[in-house]
Amino acid sequence: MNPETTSIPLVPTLDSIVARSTPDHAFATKWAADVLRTAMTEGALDPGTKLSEAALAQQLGISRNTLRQAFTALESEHLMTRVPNRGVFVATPGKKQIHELFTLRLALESGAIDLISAGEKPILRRIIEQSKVHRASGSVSGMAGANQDFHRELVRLSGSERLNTLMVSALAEMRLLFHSMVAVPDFHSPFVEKNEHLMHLLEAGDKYEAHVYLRDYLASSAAYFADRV
Amino acid sequence: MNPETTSIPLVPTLDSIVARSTPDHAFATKWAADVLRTAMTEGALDPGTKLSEAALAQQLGISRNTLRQAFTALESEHLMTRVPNRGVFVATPGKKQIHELFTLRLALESGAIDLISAGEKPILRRIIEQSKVHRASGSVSGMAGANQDFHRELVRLSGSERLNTLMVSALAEMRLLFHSMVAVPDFHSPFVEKNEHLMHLLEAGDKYEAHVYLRDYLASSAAYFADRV
Amino acid sequence: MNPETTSIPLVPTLDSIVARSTPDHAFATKWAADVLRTAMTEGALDPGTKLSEAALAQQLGISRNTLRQAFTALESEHLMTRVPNRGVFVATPGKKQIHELFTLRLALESGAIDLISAGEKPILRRIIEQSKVHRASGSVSGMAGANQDFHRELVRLSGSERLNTLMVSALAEMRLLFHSMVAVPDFHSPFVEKNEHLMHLLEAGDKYEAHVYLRDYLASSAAYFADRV
Amino acid sequence: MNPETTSIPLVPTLDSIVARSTPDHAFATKWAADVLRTAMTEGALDPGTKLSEAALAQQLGISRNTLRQAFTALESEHLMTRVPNRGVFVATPGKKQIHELFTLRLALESGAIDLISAGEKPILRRIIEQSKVHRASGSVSGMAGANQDFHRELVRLSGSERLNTLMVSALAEMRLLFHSMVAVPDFHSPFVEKNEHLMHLLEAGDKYEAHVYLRDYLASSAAYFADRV
DNA sequence: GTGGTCTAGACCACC
DNA sequence: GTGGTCTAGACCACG
Repeated sequence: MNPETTSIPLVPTLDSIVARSTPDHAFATKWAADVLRTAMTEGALDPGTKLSEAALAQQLGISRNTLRQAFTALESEHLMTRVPNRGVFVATPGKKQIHELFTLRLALESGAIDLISAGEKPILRRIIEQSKVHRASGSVSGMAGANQDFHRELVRLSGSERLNTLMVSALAEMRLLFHSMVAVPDFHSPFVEKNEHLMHLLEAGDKYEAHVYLRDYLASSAAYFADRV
Repeated sequence: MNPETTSIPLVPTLDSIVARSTPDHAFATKWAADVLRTAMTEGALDPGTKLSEAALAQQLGISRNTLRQAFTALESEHLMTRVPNRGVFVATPGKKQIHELFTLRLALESGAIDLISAGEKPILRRIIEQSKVHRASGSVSGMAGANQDFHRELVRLSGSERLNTLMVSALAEMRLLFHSMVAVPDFHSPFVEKNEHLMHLLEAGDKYEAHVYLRDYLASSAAYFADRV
Repeated sequence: MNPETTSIPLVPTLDSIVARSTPDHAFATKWAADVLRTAMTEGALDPGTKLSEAALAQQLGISRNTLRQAFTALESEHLMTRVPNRGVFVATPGKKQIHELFTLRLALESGAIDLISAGEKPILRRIIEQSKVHRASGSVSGMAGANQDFHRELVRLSGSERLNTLMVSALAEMRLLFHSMVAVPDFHSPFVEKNEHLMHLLEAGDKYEAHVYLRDYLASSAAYFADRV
Repeated sequence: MNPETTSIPLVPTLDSIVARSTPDHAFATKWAADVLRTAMTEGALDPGTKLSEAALAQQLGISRNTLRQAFTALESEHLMTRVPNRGVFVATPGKKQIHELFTLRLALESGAIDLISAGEKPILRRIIEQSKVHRASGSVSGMAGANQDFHRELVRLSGSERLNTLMVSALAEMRLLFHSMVAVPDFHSPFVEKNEHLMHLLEAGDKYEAHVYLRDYLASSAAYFADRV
């Protein structure tokens, strides 16, 4: 069965995600956070879902304390929302969170642009090519993935560990955003060209134009999401 | 007696910092992190100092586990360095960390500049005035504090919670940096003019110039620190 | 426009008091008690007002159980009156409550005088000065606040935690008293001199005279309130 | 068997105290507080003892929540000490607590003296007579009880409910103090004369002398306890 | 009843 | 021996 025959792939269950990972209790905290992060960004956990500590700890086969440490990590990534004495919930991105997220992305990506020297960027070129292949084959998830790859690599090219760390977290949040709304098949298509244009500006060393272009690009993207929340 | 020996007070001991806070075991983790953060930024703990878990836990009157959570928080703020199976050390900012820190600051402050509208900024003006008072009275710590205030408020003016949170953490790291090197009395003096110039660019709405000016400003500052490490 | 309409600001609403505090439900009981205490002492809740548990719990965004705990605290401070099976009411100080309150104040302040050593009391001097400024500017609330400050600090100077705790609570009740009757602009004026005289007796170490003076002072004050209830 | 044959009477057990009260669960909180207060002041619970919530709730046949409310009341009476996240302990009076307690007693009893009119005080006379009987029969606990009665009635004579309420609580704390140290058989003997002298001063309306005498009286008593802690 | 915090203690791995 | 991780269990606080 071709997974692409449906543009909205069937979401996996939390149990299946647990099953396909190795419950090696040596690093249970990191493992639990990974499982939950995957579950969230793959749509196995709907935004707003309440996560019961006791039940989930038992389901994952870890102690409540360990699970709470995982929650702490996920909360700092804005993937979960903690309401004191009420519980932990899968984040439901609102207009404010979207605005904050894109503000951070703009700062990070602009900061990266500042640091990137002119010249050919093979890795970006490869990702653009990849995008075009996915677009041709109609793979929405492929395009989405390539788009994320592009922006991740853009920041990684800056050589700054901190910017990169923050960007990786921001992109995980983006994935949550994708799953929190109805998928629109051609949403990612225009990004192929936008990314390509941005790449050209970068290679040409035209930082000012790249910055301005990125700002408008992200602003329109943010507006798109904000309108659908 | 050298006036600088009084304007730079003798560093407090860790015990004195513990004593002047209330060791109310209701929020021991946060309390311990605060105590250690204060100790570090006040110079009670020299960079590179190894912190023994067992000894420190007993000194603070908390359990090892709680202390470790405080370490985790401080490590994420780059105030401490964890070496697996070796221990936790007060961070010794090296050239790389300084570079990373200023890279992040540039991204955050530039991102903030993008969001700040033109027009008078009373809070920045007040801080600038404050700086001048401190400079006139020869208060090095006063100038340093006002400089931090200026950049903190600059980012706060953006209205972005995330940029602000990251900036607050970055400035705590800056304080560690100050204490990790010999104080140079007139180090902060030129910042008064630089900040004032930056403020004028902001108020005029000249974002591009502000960005360029900030970049050079931070670059020279980073170089200053990197040369003294 | 009557200057007193401005120097006595319009009483805030309960909602506005709720809004300006951070409803961080981590310590909802304490928070609710604080909000209600503030509302009462600022006049947002008139004496005698019945407080509906259900409605108030919803308005504050907390559960009824939590609200009841706050009521318990406020009742022990004599700021609220509980009538079994009838409900909770904002205390309506009567002659007896006024008499009891001033009896307690006399005991506490006399007890404090016993413990205070002779010698200059800078903090009291500062408060007296403050009173005079407020009197000159015609600020009734300023004078009232300074008067409270004077007596609070008088007890604090004793160094006894228990006397201090009881005094703080008694002064909160005093504020309720102020708001339960029509404001008389020049009510607080004579207190400036009385407090100053008391301070001089204290500084001179004349405890007996101070005690006698305080007794008459509080008796006349109590009579004033009792006559207007 | 004459209970007075031993100057240190056998302490009752908590269970026996529970048994002799009526477990009327209409006011379980108050009942539980009474049981615990009695247990503490009769020596059934040694100072420093940790009170386990779960175990004690079951032993008393009440819910943990109810028990916690009782703890709250007892803590406010300084009979128990709460260490956040550690538990509740029977208070272990230290020098500071003793000093605070006697400071409060002085304030309350002096405040009462201020309010008491001259003239014969039959109730005090009766208590003094009672003391003498106990002293003659060598009943230490009888003397102790009569001493407490004398001071309680002294404050009650003031007619102030608040002073009385605070005094009752202070005397309960005094009983805890008696049980926290080795009994000294003739400790209470001199109080018979002291109380009698104080009574005479009161009846003569000599408030100033009564106040001075009381102050020295309580100071020596406080010193006695403080030295034995 | 559930979440929030801390403590104690176990086990393993590295030095 | 010291750090790294997890578990168990207690108390704290809101619902």
